[in-house]
This record gives sequence, C-alpha cells and structure tokens, in this order.
Amino acid sequence: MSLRNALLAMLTSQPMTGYDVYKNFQTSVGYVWHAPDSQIYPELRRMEQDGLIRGETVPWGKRGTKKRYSITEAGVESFRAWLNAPPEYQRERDPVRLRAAYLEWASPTASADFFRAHIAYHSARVEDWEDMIRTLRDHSNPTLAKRLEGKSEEEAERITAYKVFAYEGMIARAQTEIEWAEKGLELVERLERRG
Amino acid sequence: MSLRNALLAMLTSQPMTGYDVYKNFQTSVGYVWHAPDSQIYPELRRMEQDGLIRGETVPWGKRGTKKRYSITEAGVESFRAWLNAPPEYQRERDPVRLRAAYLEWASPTASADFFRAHIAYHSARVEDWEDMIRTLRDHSNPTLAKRLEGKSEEEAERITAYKVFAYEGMIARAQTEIEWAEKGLELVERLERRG
DNA sequence: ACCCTCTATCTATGGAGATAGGTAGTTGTT
DNA sequence: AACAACTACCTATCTCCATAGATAGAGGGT
Repeated sequence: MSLRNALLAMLTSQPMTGYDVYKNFQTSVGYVWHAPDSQIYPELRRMEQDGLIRGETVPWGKRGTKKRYSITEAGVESFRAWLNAPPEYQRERDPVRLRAAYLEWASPTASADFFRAHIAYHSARVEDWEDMIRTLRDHSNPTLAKRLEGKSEEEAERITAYKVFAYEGMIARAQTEIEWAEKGLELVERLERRG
Repeated sequence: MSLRNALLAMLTSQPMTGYDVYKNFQTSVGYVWHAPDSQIYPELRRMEQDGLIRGETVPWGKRGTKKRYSITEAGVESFRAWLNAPPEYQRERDPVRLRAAYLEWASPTASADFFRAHIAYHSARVEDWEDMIRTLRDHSNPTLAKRLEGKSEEEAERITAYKVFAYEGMIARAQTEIEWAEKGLELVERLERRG
C-alpha cells in the first residue's frame, strides 16, 4: 500500500498527470520510493475508482489530451490515516548480509570486489541525497516550491524540515553501510592473506 | 533469486528436509532472510528439477516418510557463482523514510509514536542479533557446529568470522536507525511544541 | 482411547513489482 | 518534409511474497 501513499503524497503538492508522477518518481521522490510507469498508471485508475483522486481530461496540443489527477478530501483523509497509523515492518530479507555470511565460499578477490561495490553504490546514493537536500534547503526543488505556496514562514520551515530529515536518514544509513564494508575489506585482508 | 541461494547456503551445512529448512528460517537464518513454508517447499522442488539439490525419501515413524535434500556438485557451483558475481541493488523503496518526509500531515502524537515504534522495533532486532552472535561465538549454534565438523581451527575461525561480521552489519544498521529516530523525536518536539 | 502439539507437506489466491514490449500525439531540429 | 526526442498512456507476462487455508502422521500425556 506504500505506492498508493507515495502517489497521494505527490498529489498533495499539486494536481498532476500520470506522466508527471512518473517523471517525479524517476528523479526527486524516486530516491526514496521508485515505481515504473506500468505500475503508476493502473494504480492511479484504481485510486480514482476508490474516490481518493479525481481525474479530468485536459487538452494537450491540437488533438491530444491528457488526464490530470487531483487529490480529493477522501484522499487526504486516507493519506492522513496512513501517517497516523502505527508503522508495519517487513520481515528481514537482506541479500547483502546473506552473501556476507557465506563469503568463505567466495574467492578473496570476489569478496573484496563485493565490499568495494557496496561502498561505490552507497557513496553514489549519498551524493544523490545530498544534492536532494540542497534543492530542498534553497527551495529550488519545484515540487517543494509548489507545496510551500501560500504557506507561512513557520509552516514552510516545518514542511521542509521533515523532508530534509528523511533524506538525512537515508544518508546516515548509507554511511553505516560504507563503514561496514570498509571493515569488511579489512576482514578479508586479515583472513585471506595467508591463503 | 536470493531465496534459492539462502536455501543452498543452508544445505551446504548438512542435508535437511523442507521442514528443517523452514524451522531454521524461523529462527537463526530467519534473522537475515525470512521465508514462509509455502515458498520453501515449491522452491525446493524446482531446485531438485534444476539439479541443484537431490531429494531422498526417508522413513519417519511407522508409516510416515519425509524428504531429505542434499546439495549436489551443481548446487555448490551455482552457490559459488552467486557469491563471486557482482551484487545487484534493488531500487530504493523505503516506507519509513516516505512517511517521515510527510509528517507535517500527521498529528504530533502520532509522529512521536512513529519514532518510538521505530526505536522499539530496531532495539528488539539488536537483541536478536546479539543473541545470534553469542551462539556463533561459543559454537552453541547447531547449524554452525555441523558446518565446522572436521574443519581445521583456522578454517573454523574464518567461517565463523564472516557470519559474525554479517550480523554485526545488521546491528550497525539498526543502531543507525535508532539514532535517527531519536533525532526524530527531538525534531517533533522542536517543531510541534508551539502548535 | 482421546487429545494436543509437533512434524511434514501441500494448494490456492492475490498483491506487488520487474521487465519488456506497444501506440499515438507533440515539439523542436535539421 | 523528415526526423528524433519527448510526452502520454497502455498491455502482457513472470517472479516473488503474503496470507490463509488444508491434510496427515508422530509423539506424548491423561
């Protein structure tokens, strides 16, 4: 049900077409929640049927049309209910740790490469999220800008603070992964040196 | 494909029935990779068809039978290939961070409860994993004990070290989550006090 | 003999998501 | 006029996983 709430979250900022949402999922929000268009369009249709959003056909060019969705009162209610409900946790399913636990079966080179790839991946994510925080802080983020229209200084600060804090959480997690993988390299070095 | 490799990982220790695997997935290995029996039994059948494991029907009581699976050479090969291949990363999909980013829509009480639940959940996981590390270190873990049979002191140390290191990674991640959620409580306190 | 719990396995349904296509109109460039 | 690139939306298939059942024998206690 998180996809549905990710979509509602976006539509609380402004009305959007499925394509707009898809584009946002590829860039900004996509760094927290990703979804392909083949999942977005059908879900939007279902949400309209459930009365959470309302779609209106608007012209596009001479002959073309597109459908722009707006969140309804029921949609806002549903989104609020999700945020106020206690969180649910998935069972643990961690492919990286699963592999790490059995590295005695891998070659020393592959083990080291594994940790180096882990560091590279999370370093790249840290940069993405730091960029994201920058656009949130200086309000150059268009979705946020739209969201803050007509809001008081205090409200704007509050809204921005939660978003920045969420991305800081992503960064903290990634940095922990990097530190762990660096220790992993040392461990491989120590255990496999004598081989 | 990680389920398949989690199953292979278990069967590198000793031959097991589907039920044995299921039990282990609920306790030891389940703290890294969880799977329900409705997923385990069919996957084992598919793996047998693919020649990765071999099943033999063994008697159980007077009339009953059960099927015990052993890993084959091809299975070991496939497991090794997985461990030596570069890791693949899923797209980001983080329901906790998604919620955190939109806490301006939640009530202050619900926001604080959300972070407290996050702390409680991860604290419980830390205890589970610390227990797990204890049973690995003192070799009271039966699956590990079986795995270390006939191994040299050095080999045993090496095998154990990777498993401990994997769980240390889980703990590090959980502790980062706890620290983040504690900062979240402070943030809620600061932002919502004046409401 | 009865009952409970554990062992051992199976099926069925549905949601979520990945992957890989397809169609059609628009806009801008050469 | 041709074209590429982008906007806008749709479909199909497949795997994974959750959830919720069902069946049947084993082992132990009352």
